[in-house]
Amino acid sequence: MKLEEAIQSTKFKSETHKAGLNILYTAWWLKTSFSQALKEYGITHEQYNVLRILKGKHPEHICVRDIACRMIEKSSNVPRIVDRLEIKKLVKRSVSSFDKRETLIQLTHTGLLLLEATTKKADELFDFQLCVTNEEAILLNELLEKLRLRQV
Amino acid sequence: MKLEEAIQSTKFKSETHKAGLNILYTAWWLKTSFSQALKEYGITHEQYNVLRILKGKHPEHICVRDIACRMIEKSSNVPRIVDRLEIKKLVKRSVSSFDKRETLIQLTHTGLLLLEATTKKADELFDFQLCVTNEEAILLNELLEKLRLRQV
DNA sequence: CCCGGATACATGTATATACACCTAAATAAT
DNA sequence: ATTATTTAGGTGTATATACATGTATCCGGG
Repeated sequence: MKLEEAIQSTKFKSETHKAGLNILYTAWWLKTSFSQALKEYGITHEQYNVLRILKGKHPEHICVRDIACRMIEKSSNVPRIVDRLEIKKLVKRSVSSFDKRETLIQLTHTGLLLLEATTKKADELFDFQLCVTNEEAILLNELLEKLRLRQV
Repeated sequence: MKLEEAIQSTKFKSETHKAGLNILYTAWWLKTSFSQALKEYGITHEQYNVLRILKGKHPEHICVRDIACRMIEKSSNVPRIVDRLEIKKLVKRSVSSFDKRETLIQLTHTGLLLLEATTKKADELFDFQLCVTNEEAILLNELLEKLRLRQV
């Protein structure tokens, strides 16, 4: 669907302005179908993001701060996402012996199994849902990274 | 900042997969600085989105359902966003005489003034923040719309 | 060693998101 | 006309986001 139909608006201040809205809308669209796909596994996309980060280090631990700086949405409140994963027994918390302020998080066996199933599902969704060729994806990545040049 | 630095990850399943994450990250980045810019006016970006939609019809009214379908993030809970705008006296609610189920929303004078100031600020932010040329923006819009072809 | 500041995480509050459910009103079916 | 269904919007709950504050720990300067 064209952006114009999606948000029922036809006039944009500029193509750049439209691109900003288009990115916001596309992200919402992608997150929505992603969350939908994860629903049958009982986790949210933020919880999935945390599990993926833990997998990258598994079977080692990783502290809350390091999870936070690897999240796609940085301002997510990692301690509380970990709370919910812990309740579901997908991760374990422990206190670091090097630095007692640090809480170390580790995937459980259950967490690892769930992650394998959800990763398969998530990858399929991305492959199916995103209708661009490899060349177009490369171009899109370049454009997005140029667009983000101005760090504030 | 490159995506690899932003989420401290170097391996992606494919360029398309990376593009998906890049879109999600870029949207977060944009929303964050946008919300930051709106803070001094005391409104959130969702509230701003609703005010913009109302402006499009001003001085006419518009019902909650029509606001919802024009929102960038469709699943936003419009009645509650309107609640908060009403408390700040930026909008007025009234019951439709055609269909008593409908609640009509209208910008107040205060709302219109606030919107003018915030729109100026928001437009400046977009112009400053998004580092792409007009041609690149056109290309980006085409790529995003192709990417979203698969409606689910 | 002690103290002041910094750091890591937890927690509290307001708002937003996602989704289920409820009520009132409109509309369709009988 | 009466009933059933649909529609509009409000409300409740769980989770997430954004940000301020609290608490324990670490670390550097004296």
